[in-house]
Amino acid sequence: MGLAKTEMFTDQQNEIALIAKAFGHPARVAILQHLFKINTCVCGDLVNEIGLAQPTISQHLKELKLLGLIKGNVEGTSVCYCIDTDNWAKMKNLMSDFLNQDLDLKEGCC
Amino acid sequence: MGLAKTEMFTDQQNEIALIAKAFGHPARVAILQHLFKINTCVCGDLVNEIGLAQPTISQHLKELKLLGLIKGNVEGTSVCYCIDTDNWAKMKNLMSDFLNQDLDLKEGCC
DNA sequence: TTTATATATTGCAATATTACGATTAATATT
DNA sequence: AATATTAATCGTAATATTGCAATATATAAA
Repeated sequence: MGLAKTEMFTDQQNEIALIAKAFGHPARVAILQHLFKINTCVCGDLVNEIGLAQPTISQHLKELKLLGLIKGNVEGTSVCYCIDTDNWAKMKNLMSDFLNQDLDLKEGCC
Repeated sequence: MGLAKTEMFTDQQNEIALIAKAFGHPARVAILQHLFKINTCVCGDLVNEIGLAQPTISQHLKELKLLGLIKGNVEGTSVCYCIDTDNWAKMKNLMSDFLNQDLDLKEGCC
C-alpha cells in the first residue's frame, strides 16, 4: 500500500526513519554537502550547483527545512539557506545512537 | 518522475542516499535494532517481533541483505539473520563523514 | 507603476515503495 | 512418500516520491 504503519513503531524508530528518508535522495545529500562546503548562506546558486530544475530544488529545500536541518532567510528577492547547526547536532545524536549499536555487541554469532 | 537522476551525483552521494533509504522505513530500523539487541542470530521471531506480515518482513530483510547490512544463514527450515558487523562498520564510516561535516564549520552565518 | 529577478506553489505524469494474500520452494518430521 | 514448517517469490492494490512546465508570489530596480 506504500504506507508505513508508523503506529506500530516507537517514536524513536519513526524519527530515525524520517531523518534517514531525508538523506535518502542524492540531491538532498548534495544540497547539504554544498551548504556545509561554502560555509555561508547560499543565495541562489543551488539550482546551478545541482543539475535539477528550480521547482525541484525548491521542493527538496522545503523538505530539509521542514525537518529543521536547514534555515532560510529572505534577503531581498532571494532566499539564503544554511545549515541549522543546533538541529544538525541534535539529529546527529539520534543517528549516532542508532549507528553505534555495534559497539555494544560483544560477540558475533555467524 | 519518481526516478532519481543518479548520474548527476557523485558515487559517494549516491551511496549515502542508498544506505539512508534503507534506514528510511521504521520496520527496517526496528529489524536492525532487534538484531543488535538479541545479539545472536534470529530465526523466525522477526515476524512476531515486528507486527507485519511474513512476506513484508521477508522483503525488508531482502533489502537489508542486498545492501550487505545483514547476513542470513539457512538453518534447517528456518533462516537465521544477524548483523554483518564488518559491513556495518564500513557503512558507519561513510555515514559518519557525512554526519560530522558540521565539525569543520568554523562560524555560522545566520 | 512597470519591469526584472528569484523563489514558491500547483498540477500532473512517471516511477518507486509498501503491504499482503496466494503460492512456491526447501527442508524436517512422521 | 506424505505432511508440516518456514521463508521466499509473485501478483497486485494503494500510496509516496520525483521531476518539471506553468503559474503565482514577492521584492528590487527602473
